[in-house]
Amino acid sequence: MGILARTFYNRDTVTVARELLGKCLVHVEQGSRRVGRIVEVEAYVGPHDKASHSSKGMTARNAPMFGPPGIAYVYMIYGMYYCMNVVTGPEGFASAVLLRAVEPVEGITGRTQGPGLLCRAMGIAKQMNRHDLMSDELFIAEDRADEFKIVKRPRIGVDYAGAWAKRHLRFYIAGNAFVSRQ
DNA sequence: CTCGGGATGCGT
DNA sequence: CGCATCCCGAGG
Repeated sequence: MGILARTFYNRDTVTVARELLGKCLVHVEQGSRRVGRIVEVEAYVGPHDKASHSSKGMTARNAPMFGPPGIAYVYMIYGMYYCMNVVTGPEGFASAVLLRAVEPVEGITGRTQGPGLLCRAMGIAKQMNRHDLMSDELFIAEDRADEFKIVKRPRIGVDYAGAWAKRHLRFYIAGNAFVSRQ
């Protein structure tokens, strides 16, 4: 499998988000491998994005977003779920792509639609925060290069973000059964 | 230190 | 719509 290089992530966040669709998220742990094909993402495009955790500057929680491209930003939400992002753009420019849903490919039990369920099913929790996606424990790789249409919609759960809540920064594979809230 | 709320998901 | 459940970030 071809692991995506850091140069892949060191680009415009929307471009990275769209190109992550159809790629495979891989988590290897104690010899077992879990693979999911990414079917739904959201772009959090920078500190000017009012829906982004980085919009109020660097804090203990969002510090990974300010780090180099190609690392994971994993945080706990509502006391019971984790959400995984991949950090994009140049180091210091706090932007990321939230992984919202994958289609099970290998070693996955449980549901994978929605960022919280995705992390649960893939075994991704706090231990993966700041983890480098150039590693062989957690990475994203090329899959088959099939054709699909990309749907653009407003992001989920960011109504507090004013005009930014209306921007079409959620992307998913049209018609895919594992997309959340379709 | 307290306190309010959240890039969720599930049941009613 | 309510709620589980907890960490974070703001404010005193």
